[in-house]
Amino acid sequence: MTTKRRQPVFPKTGHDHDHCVTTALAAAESVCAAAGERLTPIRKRVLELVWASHRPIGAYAILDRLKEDGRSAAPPTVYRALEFLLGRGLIHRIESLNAFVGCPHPGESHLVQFLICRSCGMTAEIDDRRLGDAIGRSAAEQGFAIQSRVVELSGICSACQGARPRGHGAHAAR
Amino acid sequence: MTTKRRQPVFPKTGHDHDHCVTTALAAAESVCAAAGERLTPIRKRVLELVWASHRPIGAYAILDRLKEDGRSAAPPTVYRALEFLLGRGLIHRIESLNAFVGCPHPGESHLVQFLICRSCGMTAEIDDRRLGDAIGRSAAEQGFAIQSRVVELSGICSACQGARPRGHGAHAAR
DNA sequence: CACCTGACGATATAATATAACATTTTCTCG
DNA sequence: CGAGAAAATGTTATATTATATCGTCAGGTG
Repeated sequence: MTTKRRQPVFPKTGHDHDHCVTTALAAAESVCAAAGERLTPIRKRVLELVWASHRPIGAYAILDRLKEDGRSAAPPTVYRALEFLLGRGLIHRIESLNAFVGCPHPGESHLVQFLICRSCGMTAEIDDRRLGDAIGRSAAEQGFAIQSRVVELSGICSACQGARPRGHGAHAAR
Repeated sequence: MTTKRRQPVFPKTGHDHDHCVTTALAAAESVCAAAGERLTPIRKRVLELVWASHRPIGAYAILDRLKEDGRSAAPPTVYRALEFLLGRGLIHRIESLNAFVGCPHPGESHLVQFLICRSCGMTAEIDDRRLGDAIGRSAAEQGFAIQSRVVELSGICSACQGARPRGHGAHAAR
């Protein structure tokens, strides 16, 4: 279900990122409480690690951080937590990167689109109703019943276009 | 660059698939000839295997078929051929499946969208200009310069909705 | 407390993809 | 044609991503 249009969402370079994290964790607590699910310490920590930046992070990068915590951890530890968080709509998987990013507005529509900057690695989640509608119409013309969408646009964000255009490589933590 | 709208494209169940393959191989010869590139036996065979059906096929499934040919083959054999074919626009990679599918109209726009049926595994490539335009507008509003797109819609195709709605599992060859 | 369920630990392995270097084939040009 | 360069392929090893399986533990419920 497509909801209202959303505002531009590439986070500004100097923004208060602690606030993003705090907000995300609080929202997660509330989503889980409402659903009668447990946001266990591992799940919470994985969510926090995903939110460490606005760049998608790979499962094994998360695993490494967990190990640095001194915690016992193996791949299933991470994948189970990620699966839980995905299921609650607290994070998204970026298919074209095999990586994960925090969802800035859990509980709302997840028929969204991602903009992924190849220069700074930052990801923006947008929910453009016109785009959603166009997708819906296009599928409907084929009699196709959409169950899930992957819409990932890679390129260069506004800020990086402003900076001098020397490539300095993609930045996604993996 | 988005081109004109295209027609419905889920292949019909009884269609002459040999014709698809023949056409695809001929188109490939012509694309390569025009570009001064070599469609070597391995590349041609991999393309043929990708075109074995309209279902995405994984690299290791291709590898297994190559081995059945009696040919010496290792992962790089397949990945190199796939990379070549991707580069010439002869196949597409389906990110959400880690698999590959033949491109039915090489040489044209590759800013396309895929419909992937979870029931029969078939994939349709569509190029809907309104959708393309909506994507372009949405990105432009953010000042984002798109370099590549991934638009993959998973669901149930028209034919499978018509059939009795028992799930019989996804079908992509992997 | 006894039981049940969900979460986690631990080990192993599957599935996907690439690095590095040797060898062979093909192309180009004298 | 034949030498040298370039492209393609062979081969081995390894990196990266993801899941299966089974045993154990923690927390709720009757």
